[in-house]
Amino acid sequence: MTLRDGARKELPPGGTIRDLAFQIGERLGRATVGGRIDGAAEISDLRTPLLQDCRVDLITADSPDGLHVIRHSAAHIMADAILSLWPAAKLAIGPAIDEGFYYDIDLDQRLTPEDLPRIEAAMQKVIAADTAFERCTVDRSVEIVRARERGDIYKAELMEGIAADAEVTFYRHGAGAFEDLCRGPHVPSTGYVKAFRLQRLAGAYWRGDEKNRMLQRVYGTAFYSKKELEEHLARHEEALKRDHRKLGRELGLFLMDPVAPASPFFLPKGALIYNRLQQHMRELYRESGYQEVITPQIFDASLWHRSGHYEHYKDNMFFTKVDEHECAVKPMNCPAHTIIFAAEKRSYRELPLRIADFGRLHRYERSGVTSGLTRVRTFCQDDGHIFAASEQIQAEITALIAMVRGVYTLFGFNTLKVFLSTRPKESVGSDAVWEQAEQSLRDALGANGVEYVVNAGDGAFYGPKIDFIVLDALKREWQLGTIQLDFNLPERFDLNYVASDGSLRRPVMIHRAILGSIERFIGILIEHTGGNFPFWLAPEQVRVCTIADTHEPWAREVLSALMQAGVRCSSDFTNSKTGAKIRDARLARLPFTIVVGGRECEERTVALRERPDVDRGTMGLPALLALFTELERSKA
RNA sequence: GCCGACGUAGCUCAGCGGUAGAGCAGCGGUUUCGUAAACCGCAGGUCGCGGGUUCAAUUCCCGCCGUCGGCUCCA
Repeated sequence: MTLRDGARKELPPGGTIRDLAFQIGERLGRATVGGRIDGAAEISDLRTPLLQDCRVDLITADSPDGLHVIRHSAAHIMADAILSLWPAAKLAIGPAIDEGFYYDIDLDQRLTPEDLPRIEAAMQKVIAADTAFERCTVDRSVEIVRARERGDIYKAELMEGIAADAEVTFYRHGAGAFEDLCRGPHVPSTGYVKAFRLQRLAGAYWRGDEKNRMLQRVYGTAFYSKKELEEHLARHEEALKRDHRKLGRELGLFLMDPVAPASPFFLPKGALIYNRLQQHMRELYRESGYQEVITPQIFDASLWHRSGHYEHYKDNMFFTKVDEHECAVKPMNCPAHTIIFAAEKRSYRELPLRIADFGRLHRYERSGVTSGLTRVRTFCQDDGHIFAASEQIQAEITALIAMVRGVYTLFGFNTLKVFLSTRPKESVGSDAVWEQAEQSLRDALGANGVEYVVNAGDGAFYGPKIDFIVLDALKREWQLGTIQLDFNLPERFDLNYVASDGSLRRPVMIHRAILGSIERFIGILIEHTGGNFPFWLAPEQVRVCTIADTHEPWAREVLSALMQAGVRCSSDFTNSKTGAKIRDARLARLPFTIVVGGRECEERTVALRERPDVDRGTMGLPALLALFTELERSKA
């Protein structure tokens, strides 16, 4: 066998991964929960015999892969505990997931949050017993019959879905008291699960299909050690504190009202951020050769029939009647832009024609899926469409990738994941057109050295796309920008331009957005920054505070100088104590606070304090204004 | 849409069959103070909306609206 570090080991015939680990060392043997053979995606069980020369990566309990194994085992232990409390429960599936694990069960009795501690206690018993996880190969057809007889329809269905010639395995623990259909692997014994917590209950459809029965899902998480579990729970607490819905209310950025479900009202401070973001994008557009347009809100249904939205996107659209004509509120700007393109005879000299639009979009989202600013029914994208000749695609995509990177870096989103999504089941256009579109995106990504993952079948109905996902300060993933190729709309709207040889050619459309939706981006930014917006975005940049009433005249002079310089500033000349004023400014996430007292009045200076609590000392007005002007300019 | 939980003052929450309470915010005073909460007072609620049970409903039941957690990361 070859190990990860290149070392080679010999094993006696019939030797397993477990034997290999113990051969290397007693401690490693005890910490090992599985192995990866020849770099396979799947982790093999400890009991897997190593029949021929191969490369083995041992998976220890404290590694990311080991965590997955521990969580999977925790799911089995939870299922055992649930069955001991409610023997009538039927088990569906119970996998390990990124943040922990869950088990879907079918039980007539409704579980309540109060049941979670009971289940945890029952799990502790199973863990304390520290019995071995045993793997056994079973006869598929026999077990299907047995499962059917027990009324275990979910397991029966799962086994029926397994290829007839594949090995079917069960895992047992508790000296055979609990067994479950499972591919494994599992930790050697229940005692390996040292730190877990059950978190919440939820409904989940069998196989995620709403036509199926709704099961009860119990979510939990497990870690290698108590310390890691505590850290995870602390991170979760931090995420709750940064929840943009909570901060949005506390900081007076936006509000929601039942009169317009899933539709935010941006308050003055939120609107400031909103407009500042748009302004930034407009600056980039100026540099990148985009022209902004303003297009209608409501269109005759015929437009949507022609664009294909009526057929493919109707369920997400709002309809209305105008003079007995069926009309729809726009869910996207693209069809409007085709109208603009088609309104004139276009020359190849005009291409690539880049059109930007901050139009308001409305999409009907099902009541259960909306959330704060991140999933709303009305929003605005930093939307744009590029009409290009096919030979211009790669250069356009390249420019876009640079633009995307620049924007994300500005906001401190330093980790970028890129996905290429290909043709979905429900789609329009010919195979050849799709193939051509997907290939041009691959070429552009490759030419720019961008690493990406292919999401097969995840494209838009009109074309393949590149999606950009960033990691925020709490390491959570958010999808932001997208670049989508569209060979379909130009066809449907019969768009063309006159080429240099006088012939009529069909342009390609590139749909692109970098922030995605402004609403959603603000929500993400609130959570990313915890409400501490960079100076150039902060709705309130500076607050001037007096220590006593006598300091107000100079404070007013300072305030008016700031205002004239275009700094967004406010004042606190109330009779509160200085400590209270500082506290208020902190809670409001002010980037800077100015304190003016007797000394400053005499010297005609200000005492400057920077968030979170950096003393910037005292300075005169010219230095202060220079500092703010530079921060605003550099967007630092 | 579906499953579950929740909806009480602007916010955070208590009360849960006998008709509503606190803290913060607000307003009015007093205090003039040097970097995370001065003090006193006042005001503020169709207890989400509608129906039912009851002598009596914020409280129990039903419906609706809204919010929150979820609704394949497949044995």
